Amino acid sequence: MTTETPLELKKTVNLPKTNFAQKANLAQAEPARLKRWSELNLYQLIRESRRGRDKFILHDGPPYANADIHLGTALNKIVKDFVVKSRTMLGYDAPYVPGYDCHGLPIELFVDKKLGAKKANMPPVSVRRACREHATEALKRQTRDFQRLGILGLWENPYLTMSNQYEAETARLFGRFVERGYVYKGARPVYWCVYDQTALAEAEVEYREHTSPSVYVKFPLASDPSEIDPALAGRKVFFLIWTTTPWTLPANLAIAVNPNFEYAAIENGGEVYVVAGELVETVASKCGLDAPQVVARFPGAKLDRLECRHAWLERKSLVILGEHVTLGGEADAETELDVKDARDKSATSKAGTGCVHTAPGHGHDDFVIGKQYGLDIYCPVDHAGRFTAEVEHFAGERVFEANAKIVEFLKERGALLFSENYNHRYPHCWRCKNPVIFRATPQWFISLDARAAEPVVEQDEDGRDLANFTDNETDAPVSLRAGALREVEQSVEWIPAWGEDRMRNMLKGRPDWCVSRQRVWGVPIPAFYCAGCDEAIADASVIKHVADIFERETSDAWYAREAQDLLPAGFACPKCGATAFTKETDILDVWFDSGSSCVAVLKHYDELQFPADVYLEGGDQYRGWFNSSLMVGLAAHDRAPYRTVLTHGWVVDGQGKAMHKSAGNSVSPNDVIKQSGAEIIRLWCASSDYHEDMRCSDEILQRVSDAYRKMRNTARFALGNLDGFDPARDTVGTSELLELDRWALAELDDVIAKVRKAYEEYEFHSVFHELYNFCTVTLSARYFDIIKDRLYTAAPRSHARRSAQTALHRIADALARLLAPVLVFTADEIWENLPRAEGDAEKQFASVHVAEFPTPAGLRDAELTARWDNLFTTRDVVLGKLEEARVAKLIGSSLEARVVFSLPVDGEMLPLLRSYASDLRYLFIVSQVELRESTEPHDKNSVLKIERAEGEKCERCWSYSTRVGESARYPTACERCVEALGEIEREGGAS
RNA sequence: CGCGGAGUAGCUCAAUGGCAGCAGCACCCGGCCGAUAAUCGGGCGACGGAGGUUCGAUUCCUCCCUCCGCGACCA
Repeated sequence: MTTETPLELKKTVNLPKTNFAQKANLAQAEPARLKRWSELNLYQLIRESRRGRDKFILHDGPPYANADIHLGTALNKIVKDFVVKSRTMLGYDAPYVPGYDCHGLPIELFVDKKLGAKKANMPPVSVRRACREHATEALKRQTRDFQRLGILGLWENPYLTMSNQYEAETARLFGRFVERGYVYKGARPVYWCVYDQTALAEAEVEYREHTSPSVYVKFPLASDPSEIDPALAGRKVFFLIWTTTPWTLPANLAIAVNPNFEYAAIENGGEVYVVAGELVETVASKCGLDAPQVVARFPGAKLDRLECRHAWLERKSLVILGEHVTLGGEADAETELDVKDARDKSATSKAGTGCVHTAPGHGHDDFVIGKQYGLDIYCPVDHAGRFTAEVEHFAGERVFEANAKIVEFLKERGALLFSENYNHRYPHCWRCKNPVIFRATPQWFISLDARAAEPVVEQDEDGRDLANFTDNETDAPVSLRAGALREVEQSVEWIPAWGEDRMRNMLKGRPDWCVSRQRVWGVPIPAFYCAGCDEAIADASVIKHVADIFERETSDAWYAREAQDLLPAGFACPKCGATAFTKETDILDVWFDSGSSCVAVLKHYDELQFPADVYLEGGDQYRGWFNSSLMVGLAAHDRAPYRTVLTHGWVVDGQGKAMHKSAGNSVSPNDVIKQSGAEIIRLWCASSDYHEDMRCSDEILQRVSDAYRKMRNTARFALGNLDGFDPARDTVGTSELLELDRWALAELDDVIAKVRKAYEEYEFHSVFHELYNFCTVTLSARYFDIIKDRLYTAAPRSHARRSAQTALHRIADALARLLAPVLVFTADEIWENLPRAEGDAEKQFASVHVAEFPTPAGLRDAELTARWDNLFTTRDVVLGKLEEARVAKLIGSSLEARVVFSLPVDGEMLPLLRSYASDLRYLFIVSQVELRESTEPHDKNSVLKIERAEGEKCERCWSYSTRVGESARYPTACERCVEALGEIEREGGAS
């Protein structure tokens, strides 16, 4: 039907139209969408849609429920969300149960501060209640923030390490370690305040200036000196040690030397002293040796297990090897006490001898090496800082006051070579400000080298026969260390791969796990002491009984109930038969808590399973959660609790420096959310390679926002041009598509394949760059720019336009899905604005997050791609020439141009261009293209010329044509538009 | 100091034993004014430093420098 009057040309142009706003307004739009999701119960909707699919379990490492979230926490959770969402869209059933780490020192300290002096008079139950409240409040705030970031999960039922069920399981797992014979009671040095008479955490220690006596002490060699060097045969040889804590000398059990250093024996006044070769001069001048003569040199390694006599006691002091021994001197390992000082490495004068006084009961390094050499963890100092009765000459003395007396004593005995006052930074109690000591106290340990009792014979979920979890040679059960190494090397995949080295190194060197803490906010160690014989009782069946009580009442029961109310009825001491007991007062290391999650969570939530597919945390967790979880997994099920361990880097500032609130270089996620939206943080997480440190700064966030805008507008263009497109009615069959549209869909196939692969391999930055590049280069700058003319000016229902729309629809649909794990809000918004056919199966998906990733449509065509690559290269050349013409003021818009090629007849280009002759003007976005045969020798400058287009500018499509004016009805339109207008008139108007 | 990691343009990423990318963004210049607080084009620009292996290294090796994490009853 032809309309009466000619159409108004402007109104016949199909301009984009969509509800998908150009301005995202994320700060407002995101909360609104979150509300919709929550009304939809989106997380459950996804769960239901995946019922029966293969499971994929990412087990959440619990963040500490103390402070508000920072950018690092946000990164951690967002990357996890990438994993869960992408796995879901790959078709898996991927539940996400978030958790919180609720026990531990920071909360207790926070509560301490809040309670102040009141705390001293409060029963532990009350303190614990305050801690519980604090944790609850903090985790609520964190939950709110995590949800705001668009992270979907079981937020209404997260796991809490302080829940009754969890605490009970933690206790049971401790029982499991006991049952398998890994648990023992031993001693270990901790910071100890002799005034407050309490153990201190490192966090409760502050370093202040302090003056200590610095002493050089002789330890006579008891072994045959000729074992070291023949030159020493028959001489009086001494090892010379240095310390700033003379009071630890009575506890000396060894002298450590570095196996890699060279040592020297120097003679002075008839005596021979062994010191590090490099320190000969220093020591000689310090101690005022007149004529020191080096009589022998030998490697430290040669001194291993020689025996000295204690400087004054009738006791051996073993010479041992330790890499911790330094030449720096200041701290040396005489005790761990002033190790901070050593790290400062400022201009402190050198002190020390390279022979390190070692008292395993009074120093951390000393303890570690002492364990290695099987030394006693000897600590003849009581809780008030007094020497015990067994210490000759000084029994009952307070150690700090004893210092001077010991120096005097050493001098009298001739064991002292030199002494002076020494200023250094020394740890002090933060509460009473007095200097603290390192003191061995009774602790509970989990042995890494004890062989497990009761090897478990069962099959795990992977069908691995766990009876094999033994030493292959001897068929004996292996130790935790050996088992851990085996899992690390053989059954866990580490991403990045160096994680394996790191874990292995860590496991090889680590000492037994001290799991006891002298605190109240945690899971109590369910052990008892016999009132009759003082026997420590850690018994698996008793622990089970206690755990059941925890299950009902939380572990507060430990403090609320008396020992007999916690023990099974009629329990008697297995050793002496007594029936009265006291309770252990220590609690478990919080790492034991969180490590327990692989059982307490994976086995207790129906939707989860042990082992998890993936653990994903920051690199700090190799020593932390990865490690403690591995121990628990081994104790409970003889295998690692994870199949794959992913690590992310640390968040650093724009210069690559660590972020600190105090340095003022930190970026607060909540600020970014307020300003730009959570989506920008998410996109930032995807824009960088999270395996390494992630830089974040205002500039970087600005770049990310720019990228967001670009992708958003790309999607918006597609959606805008799909106005009136009904996929069911209007989709053009693949074989009917215009070649350019087919090319675009082939490119899309390529992107889909690459992005899917990147998601599968957890390479989220590749996802981002792939999609971003696709949006900017392939779509925005090329495809969209070219088809714009067709979309706008072809008749709305024309095949040419439908062909483009078919491609656009697929592209927008794929973009929404592929972006969904990253841009959770925007992808959903695209999804919402995508035209859907009635009865379209996808329509049931209330959100893109229920959908799956697209799969390539099989349109990749190497020949077609090669041809178009060629055409696009030509296009780039033309574009360059057009710019030249523009600079020369020949043209403004490219439509004012006519492109003239002069190409050799025998070349490849001419036939190619000829076969696309009618498409070239659209490809180059010019009005006319002329192809001439050139007989001249190849001349670069004459191949391509830009001229002014011929004819008049068409009012409708803005192209130039000599045929404008031919139509009486539309005198300002070109022939192409006249045809389109006729079509429009026949169809009766727009779309 | 030990263990582990990283260092490609202002920013975020690539690739490669042979002149580092169709890089994108930023920046500069210009076009368009029918993706318009959008979009298109052009320009600009880099292998931390020093050795070594090699015909040739950004890529392999060694050392150095810088930065990050762990080495804490903090996470």
